[in-house]
Amino acid sequence: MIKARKLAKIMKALSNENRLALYLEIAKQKESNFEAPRCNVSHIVKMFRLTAPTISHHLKELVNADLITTEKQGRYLVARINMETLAMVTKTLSGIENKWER
Amino acid sequence: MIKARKLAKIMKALSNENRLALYLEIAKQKESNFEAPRCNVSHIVKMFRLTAPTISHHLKELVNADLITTEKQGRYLVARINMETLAMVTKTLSGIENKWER
DNA sequence: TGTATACTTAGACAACTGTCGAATAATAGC
DNA sequence: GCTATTATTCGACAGTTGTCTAAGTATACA
Repeated sequence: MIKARKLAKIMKALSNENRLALYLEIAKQKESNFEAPRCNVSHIVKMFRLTAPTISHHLKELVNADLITTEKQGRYLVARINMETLAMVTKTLSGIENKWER
Repeated sequence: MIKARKLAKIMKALSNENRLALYLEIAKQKESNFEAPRCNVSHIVKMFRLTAPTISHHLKELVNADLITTEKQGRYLVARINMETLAMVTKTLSGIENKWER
């Protein structure tokens, strides 16, 4: 079972609208490109009305909450969803839900 | 499908450790008392090392994000989990997850 | 080796948040 | 109606956050 502190940290990382959109965008990239599920920062900068430093900051927070992993590939930074963390969160929330469904 | 703005608001409401614990506690009360799933503030005040105004403030934020509903019963305030919101969140997150499982 | 591209770090700052104490309101029971 | 209990509102304040600009680092390649 995931600890409340850890879960709060994850929630906080997703609590900012832009940062959440960033996360969802990374998830979407993963979806649209099965062979190489990736998303580089410069691509994202163009999509969002935010400067590169801000994106960089947000990505760091997502990494810090274990929501994504990043990897430097040449000049580019590639971001991926961390499925483990996502699974932990859904499992915890579904847990609450299921107690009352049946 | 839930909007990013709405989801971010929900996440923000759960991003504070104490407020998340509050939410989980309300969910637990629901669990431990099937007949009358409720949780009053004074009970919570005793559990958490927070003052009544702070609890009151946190509850309002949870209500504001549609995560719980509250109802005045005599002198007491009774809080309940809003299952609809919880379901929307889990559904959204599971959606991301499932795209990659299969 | 120089330059363009991609990202990060540092510093600043307004806005927001979590928390409190004090005061207020609402309710129940004597 | 008084008093005790329960919860809310208000105002304050330190700490945190989101964002920026300016400057720096790293990589690829001509």
